[in-house]
Amino acid sequence: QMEVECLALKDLTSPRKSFSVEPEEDGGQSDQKENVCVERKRSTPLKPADSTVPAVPAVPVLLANRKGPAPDLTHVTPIKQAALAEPWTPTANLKMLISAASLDIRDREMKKVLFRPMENDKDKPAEDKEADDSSQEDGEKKPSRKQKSLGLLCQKFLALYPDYPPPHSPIWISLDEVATSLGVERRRIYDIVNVLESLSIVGRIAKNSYTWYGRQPLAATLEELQRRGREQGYHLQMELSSDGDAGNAGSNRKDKSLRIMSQKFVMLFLVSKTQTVTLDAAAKVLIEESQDSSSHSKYKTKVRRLYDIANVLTSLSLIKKVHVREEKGRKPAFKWLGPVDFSSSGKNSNNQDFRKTKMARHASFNVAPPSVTVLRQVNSAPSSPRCHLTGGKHSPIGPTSSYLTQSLCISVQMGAEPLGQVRCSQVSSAETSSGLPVQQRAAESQSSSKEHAQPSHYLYVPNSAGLNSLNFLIPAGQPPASVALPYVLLPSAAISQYPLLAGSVQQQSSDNPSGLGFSLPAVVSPAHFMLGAAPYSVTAAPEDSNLPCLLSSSQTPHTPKETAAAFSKAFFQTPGTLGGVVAATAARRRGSAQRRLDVEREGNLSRAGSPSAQV
DNA sequence: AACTCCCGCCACGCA
DNA sequence: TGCGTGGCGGGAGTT
Repeated sequence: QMEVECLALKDLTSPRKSFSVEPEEDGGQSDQKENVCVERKRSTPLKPADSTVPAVPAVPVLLANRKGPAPDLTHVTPIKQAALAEPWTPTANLKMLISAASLDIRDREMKKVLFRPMENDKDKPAEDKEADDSSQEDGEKKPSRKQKSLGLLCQKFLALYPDYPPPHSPIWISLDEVATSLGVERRRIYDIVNVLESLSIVGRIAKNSYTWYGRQPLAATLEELQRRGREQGYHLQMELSSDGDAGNAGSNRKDKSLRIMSQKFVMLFLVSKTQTVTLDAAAKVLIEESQDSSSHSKYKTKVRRLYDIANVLTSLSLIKKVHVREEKGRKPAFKWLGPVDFSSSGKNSNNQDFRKTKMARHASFNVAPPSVTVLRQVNSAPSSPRCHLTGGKHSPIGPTSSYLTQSLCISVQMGAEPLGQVRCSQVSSAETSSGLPVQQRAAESQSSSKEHAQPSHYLYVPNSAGLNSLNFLIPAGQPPASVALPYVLLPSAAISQYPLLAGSVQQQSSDNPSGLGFSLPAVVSPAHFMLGAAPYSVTAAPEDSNLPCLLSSSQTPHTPKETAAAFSKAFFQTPGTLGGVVAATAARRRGSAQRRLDVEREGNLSRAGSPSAQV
């Protein structure tokens, strides 16, 4: 956050505008407070628990002692001791992994995950304290408006999918399921999806069906918006927001306005010299639309919408709230944090650049990343009504899907050589007992499926449900080690659809020159479950060691940091989403019949730019 | 009081 | 008709 703040200030030194921008107040002291909040949030179910909800494991406290010193296996006290037969096992590994990461980084990750920059401000230690305590048990207090904010919801949404999914294996999204897993009504999801669609982060396929593209198309989309913004003269009417629109904007359907608005809003940033847009100005410009008339009442509405959009953009770390100071006081405004200069290389090359930059971060990895392949679903708990987690085709989706106990068998391979297998199982506390059997069977089926291993890379485990904990267990000295990942909560929906989702390592910080790094604050960049980034190989376990050793890096000592960070980030977010998850399942089940994907029509989903389509 | 913006009613349009 | 969408604005929570 600090970085962002600085960035904002720095960038503003150049503009010759008469106003100044000041970041939302929330100095450094927020640090302390944030931590407090983190704890609170993590332990407070977002949604009031529903009696119909099968017991879902409480959010793990793996980070509980994240303030503590470095790697100390003794601290490794998994919350889910339950099914942990082996005393030295699972959590220990994870702990190690996590410990490997610098503490501060971890903290940051947490913050990023849970807070939006504009979210916290003046803090009141006292009250916070209070709230903190209460949350402990009576987690059913009042969600508090903030906790239900679109921004937070959006973060959770984003956490469900990887920023950079494998280019050619689109991720299918069911709004229905998303709504269910996030425990909100559909209506809210529309809001989010609409703006995401306006940026081509997702694309509509059919009713209830969307495709997740992630951030790949973002650069191109933004560039396009910038172009359009310029040719529409937005850069001119920008500051002196008042003048009517250039008449462009083929305002056709009155609907889709949120999408259109979102794009226009973004355009304003992209053509703005200061990259700062006041709420007021944006509203004015956006009102033009068709024909302004009852401009006043419209203004209010526009502003409301603008806030909605701003919230998701903030979640994407594309903008940040600030204030511009003017003679008459300060006005709320937003500052663009995303990329602005697309001039560099040719058109699409932007993505490439971005990718390259990303890759560069891992330059230290001298080895090609091993690939992890989900071989098959192994089993489901007895109590599970159904479990789909198969070799990959679209399994039935709908109201029946829920978070179930399931197990995955993953093969880890380096290049063509299999390094080992990983068993990944999800267990709800209530079903803990069945955990072992599941794993047992999982282990049995391993061998036969090795050859199926595909070259896919990472196993992506959406953690929307709040991965309770991830435990690695690699019996020391076991060559193609076997790793157990008990208790990983896997949203069946996501898995059933995309068993082999790729996840990239986390992008990080502001060192990204391209500006496409989106670091940020709120970036909840998803649950990237990177099993063994480059140097990590399951085989790394010292053959004589007796300690649970896992994914230790044998060549690049410092790398663990990054990966670990990714891990922590990936696994410790979206705490409160558990509450309603399963429960909500039944919520909206009507008309499941028509929920079939009619992917046919709507053939006009022309990827990037689809939303706006014609000028 | 000014900001924010959640909530959900209900219109729209397609199947 | 039913249902997925999503415009819209009342009014409540925050600052």
